[in-house]
Amino acid sequence: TGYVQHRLDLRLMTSRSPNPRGPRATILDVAAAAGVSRQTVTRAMNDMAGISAETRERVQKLAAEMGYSPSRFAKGLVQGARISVGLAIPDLSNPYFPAFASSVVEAATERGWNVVVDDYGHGTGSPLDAAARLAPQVDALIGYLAPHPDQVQALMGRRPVVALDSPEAVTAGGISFDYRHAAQLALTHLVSRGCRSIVFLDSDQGGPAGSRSAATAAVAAEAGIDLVRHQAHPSAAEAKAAVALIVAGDRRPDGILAFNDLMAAGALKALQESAISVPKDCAVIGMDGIPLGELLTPELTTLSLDLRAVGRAAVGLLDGLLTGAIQDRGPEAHLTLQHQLVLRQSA
Amino acid sequence: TGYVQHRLDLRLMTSRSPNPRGPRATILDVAAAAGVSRQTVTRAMNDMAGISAETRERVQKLAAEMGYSPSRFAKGLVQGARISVGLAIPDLSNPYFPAFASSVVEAATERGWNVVVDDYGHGTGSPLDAAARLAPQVDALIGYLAPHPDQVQALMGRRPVVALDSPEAVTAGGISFDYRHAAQLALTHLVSRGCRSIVFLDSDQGGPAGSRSAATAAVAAEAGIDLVRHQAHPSAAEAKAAVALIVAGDRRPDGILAFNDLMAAGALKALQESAISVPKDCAVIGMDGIPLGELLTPELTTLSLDLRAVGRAAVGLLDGLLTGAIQDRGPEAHLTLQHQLVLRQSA
DNA sequence: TTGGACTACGTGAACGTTCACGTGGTCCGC
DNA sequence: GCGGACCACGTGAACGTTCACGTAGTCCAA
Repeated sequence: TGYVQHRLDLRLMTSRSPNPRGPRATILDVAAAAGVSRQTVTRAMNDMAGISAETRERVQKLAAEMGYSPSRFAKGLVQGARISVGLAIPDLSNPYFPAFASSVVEAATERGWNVVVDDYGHGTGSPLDAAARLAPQVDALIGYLAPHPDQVQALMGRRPVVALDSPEAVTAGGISFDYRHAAQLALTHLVSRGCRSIVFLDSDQGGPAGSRSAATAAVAAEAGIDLVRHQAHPSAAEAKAAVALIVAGDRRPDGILAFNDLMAAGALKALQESAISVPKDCAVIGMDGIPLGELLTPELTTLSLDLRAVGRAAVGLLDGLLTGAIQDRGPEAHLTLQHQLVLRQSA
Repeated sequence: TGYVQHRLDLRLMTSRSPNPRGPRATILDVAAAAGVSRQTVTRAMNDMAGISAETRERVQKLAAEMGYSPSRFAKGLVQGARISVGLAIPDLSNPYFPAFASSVVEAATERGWNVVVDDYGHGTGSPLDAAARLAPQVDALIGYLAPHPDQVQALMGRRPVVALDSPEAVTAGGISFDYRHAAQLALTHLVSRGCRSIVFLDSDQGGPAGSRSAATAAVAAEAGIDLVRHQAHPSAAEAKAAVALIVAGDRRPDGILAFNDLMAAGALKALQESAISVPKDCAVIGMDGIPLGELLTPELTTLSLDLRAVGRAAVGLLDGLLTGAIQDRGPEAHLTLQHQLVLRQSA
C-alpha cells in the first residue's frame, strides 16, 4: 500500500480544496464530498428533475470548488455523443482556406457539431497525415484530400468523407468545380478585351490542379486561343517571382489567368514592379473570389465561388450521409459548383 | 410500421455485409466474426505483440470489411486520452486570426494534441457561446476571450485557459501585448515623418480595445501629439467608410494609425478613392503584421507581431500549465509580447 | 388506515475499450 | 521426461458517465 499512501499524501499536500492537477475529480468524489450518490450529482449538474433546490445548489457549489467537470469520454460513451467532424486543410495561410473553414465551422455549429481542424500544409505534409491524426477523433471528415482521397476514405472506414475538388466516387461524398465553365468565362472575357497572348499561371497540386489546367487548356484549344501554361507554387511570393520572369522574357503576355487569387495578387505585384499597366497592357484574372481581391490595387477581377455556399454544401452533404438520407457514393452525394465571373478593375 | 419497414428495406438493400449506418460495429462484433476474443482484436488493430501474423491480417481485413473503427470515447476513457484544446476565435474572416490559428494548430500538432476551432463571430456571438460549446469537449482552451475571460475560466473549471489580450490573472494563463511600446513606435515614426494631425482608427471590442486606445492616447498625450480617435468595426469595409467620412471633413489628417491591418487596408482604399496620396499626403500604419500588407499598394507599414511566436507561446504556456511546470495564475503564466515596426511604403 | 401520487434520493447495469493478468500449448536443453 | 521459456490467445476488472429502475418518506383523500 506504499504507493497508494504516497498518492494520498500528494493529494493532501499539494491541494487544499481546489487540488492542483492531480487526477481529475470524478463524479464519485463529488458525491462523497456532498454525502449523496452519483445520480444526485448527475441530476444537479445537468439540471434534471427529482432533486431539491437546496441539494442542487450545494452540489453545484461543491463541484465548482473541486474543479469537477464531467469526462467527455464517459459521457460520449454512454450518450452516443455529439458529432464532431474533422476538417483537413492544406494551408491556413492561403486566405481561401480560412474563408472556407469559416463557412464549414458556421454550418457545423448550427447543427451542434464541432469541428476539429488540421492544417497539413505548414510542414511538408500530406492529407494522409492529417487524416491519420483526425481519423481516431472524428465521426466524419471534410477536406481537400487530393491526391489521395481514396486512402483517406480507407482510414475513415465506413464514416463518411466529403472530398473537395477530387475525383468522384472514391469517397462517400464530394464537391467538384466546373473548371470548363470557369475557363470559358475567363478566356471569353479576356479575348473580348482583346487579349491575344494569355498565360495560365498554374500550380502543381496533383489531381485537382490537373483538372483545372486540363479544362483550361481544352477550352483554349477549342476556341483557338493562344494559351501558355506556367507553373508555380500557390503563394503570392512564388507567383510574383514567376511572373517577373515571364514578363522579362521575349514574349510578353497581355492576359494572365491565375490558379487562385493569391497568385493573382503576386502577379499584380510583379506587373506593377515591371511598370506594366493593369489592365491596359496586361489583364489579370484570379480564381476563388476571396475578399482580399477587393483590397488590391487595381481591384482583382476573379472567378468567384460563393464560399459560404461551399461550406454549407459540404456540411449539408455530410448531414445527409450521416442520417442516411443520401446514399454513400450515390448520385446525390456529389455536387458540382460553378464559378462566377466578378468584374473589377484588373480585367 | 410503414416507415420503419421502409427503412429496413433500405438497410437491406444498400448494405450487404458493410451494413449502412446501423449502430457501429464494436470490437465484440469483430471478435465474434473472427472467432477470437476482444483482446486479440485489440492486438491486431493496435499492432501489438503476442499475435500471429496470420491472425492479425485476418482480423484487420475483417474489421475493415465491417467498417469497424474503435470508439474514441471508450479509448479515451480507459487510456487517459489524447489532449484536445479548444481555440475560440472571433472572426476567421479577418486574416489575422487564421494566421494565429495556424500557428496554434502547428504547435499543438507537434505535441500530438488536436485543436477544436470555434469561430464565435460569424453570428453576433460572444466568446461565452464559444466557450460553452467547447467546454464539454476539450481539456484546455486558448482564445480571444475579452470581455469575459473570467466567465470562460469558470466554465472550464480547473482546466487551464490561456487568454490573449485580456486582463491578467483572471485566467490560468495569458498573453498580453505591450501597446504602450507599439504606440510609441508608431507615433514616433509618424511624427518624425512630419505628421501633425494623426487619427487613431480604433475598434470597439471591449477590454483589449480599451487598452489599445488607452495606451495610444496616453503615449500621444505625453508626447504632446495631436491625436484624434475614431471608431469603426474592425473590417476593411467599415474602416474604408469611416475614413472616407473623416477625410471629407474639415480637418484632414496627415497620418493614420489603424487598430489592425484590415482596417488599414480599408483606410488605404478610402484615401486612394479620395485621391489622397499615401504616404505623401497621409501616412498609414497598420497593426498585426499579416501577410496581406505586402500585397497592398502601397505596401503597408505595420506594427508587426511574430504570429508564429504568439501561437507557439500560447501552446507552450498551456503545456506548462497542463504538466504543472507553470503554476496557474503564477508569474510565469503571463507573457507580454512586443510589436515591431515593419517599414514598408505606406509610412 | 389504507393506498395512491408525488418527491427526493439510491443502485445495478451498460456503454466499448484497454490493462494486467491467467492459461494452455510447443519447443528445447539437460 | 521434466522444468522453463516462449508463444498465441482468453478473461476479469476498470475507466466515468447516464439510464432505467427501485425505494424510502410525506402528504392527502377516501
